Amino acid sequence: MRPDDISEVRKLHLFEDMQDSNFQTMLNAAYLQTFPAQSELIREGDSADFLYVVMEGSIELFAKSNGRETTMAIVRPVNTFILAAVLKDAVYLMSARTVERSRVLMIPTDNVRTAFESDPDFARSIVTELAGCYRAVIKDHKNLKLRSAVERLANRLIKYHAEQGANGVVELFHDKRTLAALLGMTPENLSRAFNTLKPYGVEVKGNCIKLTDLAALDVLAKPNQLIDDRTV
Amino acid sequence: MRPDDISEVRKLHLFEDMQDSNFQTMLNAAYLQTFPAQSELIREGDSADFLYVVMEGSIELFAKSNGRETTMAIVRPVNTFILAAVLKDAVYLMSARTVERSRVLMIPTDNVRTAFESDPDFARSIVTELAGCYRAVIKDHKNLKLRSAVERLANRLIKYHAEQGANGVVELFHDKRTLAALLGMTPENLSRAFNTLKPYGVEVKGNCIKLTDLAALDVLAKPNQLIDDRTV
DNA sequence: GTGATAGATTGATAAATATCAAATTGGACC
DNA sequence: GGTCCAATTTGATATTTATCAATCTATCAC
Repeated sequence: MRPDDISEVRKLHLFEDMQDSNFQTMLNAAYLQTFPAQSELIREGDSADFLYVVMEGSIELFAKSNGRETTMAIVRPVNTFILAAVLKDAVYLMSARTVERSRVLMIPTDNVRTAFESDPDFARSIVTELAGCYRAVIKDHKNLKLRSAVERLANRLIKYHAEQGANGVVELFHDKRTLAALLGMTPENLSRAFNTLKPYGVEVKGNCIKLTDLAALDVLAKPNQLIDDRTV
Repeated sequence: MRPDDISEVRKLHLFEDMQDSNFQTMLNAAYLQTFPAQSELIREGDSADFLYVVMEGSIELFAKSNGRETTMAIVRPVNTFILAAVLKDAVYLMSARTVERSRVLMIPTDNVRTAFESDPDFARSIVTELAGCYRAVIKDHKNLKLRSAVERLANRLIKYHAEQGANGVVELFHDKRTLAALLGMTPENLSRAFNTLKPYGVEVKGNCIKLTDLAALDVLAKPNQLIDDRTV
């Protein structure tokens, strides 16, 4: 495991206040694995064996029921996923697969729990992290319940735009079928939604989307900090 | 505050392992208030001043955006709500109003945070509680994304039935408009969904719903533990 | 360069859901 | 019992979204 990787993991809010020795112990027990695209890492319903940290690439969290499937989140570096199942010693509620070739750090559940029990600063960071995860899902849920498909796409583009430097261009980091599933619509309707946004200055070229009239897009999207602001 | 109330609060997983002195200190700082029906307790976007515990009655957590409103949860006794905002010292993402006349214990945010910082057992319980809240919202989100309105109603009836003793009758503890909003549909469509469930043994008489063919209802609903089981 | 293939787009249609309006029902109050 | 009013149901219609199918496009392997 490269020093770069270690310092990247250490910088995560979850781990930054952890005692050095505990952090080291935990890292010693961890595995760094590379997975090719479309590899399934975890399956919903299975027991949680590891806490996962995406170091490179991206991971799709998805769920299935009764023949249907939906995307719940895309996790990008450097971030953890399925912390709650680890801490509750419960089953996964979502499956996870690599979107692209990815490097993933896998920390055994027992080590996470041991550190949690013995390191108050880590415990505090866990609480903050969990509260943040909870609030993020609440916001996703509000987004889905309070907005139409087109509105959800518009707000997602504005969000990606801001995250990518706000220079008029958005690069999608996963395919459109996954974006559709994430936004709660079919791929066909995603395509149609993009067309609906054309008069609002949205030009689509493959995975590259140019936003040429941000003011108009904003009026249609009506961003709401209590839904769209990842820092709230 | 009645001894009954105190022991009810103490029995909550969140508080049961807390040091006695910390629990007492926190209760000494708390207010027990009675609110009439349709009182707004908190407003989304405001700073979190209290952690709330429903002692009697019920509370609707709801959200608004761009002229639309939706119900996110109904909280019944004895349960807390908006723990994450308290712990993150953040704004509320949802508003809350009483469904009926309710008694609510309000614990100042500072006291909760102080106890969290000084009582490791409390901190541990907080982590478990937050993880549980997170997982509950994930399940709600899956429910909304993976099921049609009729399916959501069917599963909700089965869930209420099990919770209410599984004796063939379900009593709704809030009006149907709220149930509709909770399940992500209009009141009109809720009414229609009930009619759709009639051939599956669902007889509606006001707030009282008789389930006369559980096997048929189950086949239509296709419950999934990873969505519907509150203990998972 | 060619062929194959998966993803995306487009078109047509069906189904699910919302909106609007009117009618009915049940509960509270006098 | 009568009246009022809010909640619910029912009906009609519109809108949104999904499904199915065909076509197009971009990428990859040879």
